[in-house]
Amino acid sequence: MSYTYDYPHPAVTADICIFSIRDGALHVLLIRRLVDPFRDSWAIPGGFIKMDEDLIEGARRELQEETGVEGVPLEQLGAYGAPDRDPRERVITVAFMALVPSDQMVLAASTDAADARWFAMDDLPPLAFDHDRILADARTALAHKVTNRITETASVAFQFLPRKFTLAEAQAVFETLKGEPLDKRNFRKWIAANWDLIDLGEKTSGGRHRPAALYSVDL
Amino acid sequence: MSYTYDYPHPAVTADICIFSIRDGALHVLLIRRLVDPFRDSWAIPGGFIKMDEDLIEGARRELQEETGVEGVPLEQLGAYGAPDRDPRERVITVAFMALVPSDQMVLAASTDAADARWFAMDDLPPLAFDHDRILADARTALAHKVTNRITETASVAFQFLPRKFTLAEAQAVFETLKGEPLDKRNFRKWIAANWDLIDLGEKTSGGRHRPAALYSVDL
DNA sequence: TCAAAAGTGTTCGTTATACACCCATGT
DNA sequence: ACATGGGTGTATAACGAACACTTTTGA
Repeated sequence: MSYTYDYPHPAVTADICIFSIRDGALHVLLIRRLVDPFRDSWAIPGGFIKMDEDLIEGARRELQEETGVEGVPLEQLGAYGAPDRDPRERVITVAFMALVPSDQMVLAASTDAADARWFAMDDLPPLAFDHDRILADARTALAHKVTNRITETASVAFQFLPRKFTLAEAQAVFETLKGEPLDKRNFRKWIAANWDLIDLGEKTSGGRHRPAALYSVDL
Repeated sequence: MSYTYDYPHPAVTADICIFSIRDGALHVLLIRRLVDPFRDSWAIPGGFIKMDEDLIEGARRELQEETGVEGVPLEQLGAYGAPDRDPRERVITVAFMALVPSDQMVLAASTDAADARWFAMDDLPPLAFDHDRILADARTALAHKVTNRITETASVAFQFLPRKFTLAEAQAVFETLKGEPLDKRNFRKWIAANWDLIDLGEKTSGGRHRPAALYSVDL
């Protein structure tokens, strides 16, 4: 089966930057490409939009197919369409991003991708296409979303914490997402002002040092 | 000539929301469509991306071809790709916007568009496709750009003023762009804090009332 | 007793917002 | 004189950023 048009059409893909925190470091979900171009190199998941699906639906589908990840709220970053960004043919991509708790994600490689793996953002492999640009833009957007306003993305941060957590643990999560250290006192004021923290009246134990108060959050 | 692919490809267009102030009211540049679908109805200018041009280049070119407008700094708004947004075939569009001084624009209808005209934002005709959605999003983005930060867009506001202007005139421009009234004293503090206003030591004359001081701005 | 992390307030600068009266001119 | 738009200052609240010492525990 083939499809013919009176004038040339680009291919359109959706690419999705999925961020998570693993072992205290910001990670991104990448797939290893099975096909040329950039065969065997790593890329952010994505693929061609189908004719009967909206952009975000295509992004969701590709994400699921290539990585097994489902049910995450994607946000559009923008379109990338440099003429030579794909050596095969003209490909315009619409980038999306999301922040997810990685341990709730079931990664499953599929026919489209040899492998799906988390990579630390400060230890990335070379990426296919212009995915380094896209990923850098997504990283910037993530930092803004988490800190500048009380967005849904910021609430996801608590998913990286156990149900009972210390304020130091919470601070570490937000520092990781923002990508820079935060002042302890300012952070505590900020988190208390923006969420309903519940002081459980319990303390950590077994630590080598002073026990910390445990909190839970009411989103 | 025809172009054949192994799987279906969408068409990709760029659509551009060009805003200006005319007679004290926010206007947008629309074209009347010469061809189906939505023949004879009004639309924001735009058209198909060529295979060898980047998205923003295509947007610039289409804008020039359809309206004669050149040399404006476009910003990408995002991609719109609902499957049924174009009845002909699947068309994904990347939206751009800009704010320009309309009296420096030479409008020229072309082969692609029967007519290019400015419309007041509060008196819009029915628009083709999902252009009402795109335009509404662009309107919101414009208000944010002008007021929230000292952006390039905000500097364009002064292009709507004569070289020598009164602060009341400047306030009217910013109110139009933001879409809501501003407090006179707060506005004067704000504009003085954010730009180099030069008090020319001159006054308006011929008005029916108290003369106003004339300023110019050093961008 | 020491090392290590927990915990805790204040100050300052910026920004946004609200608000009311007198002034200068033309008619 | 009056109508009309020009011109001016202060107070408050919210936010972000900077900054240092005491407390508690385990080893």
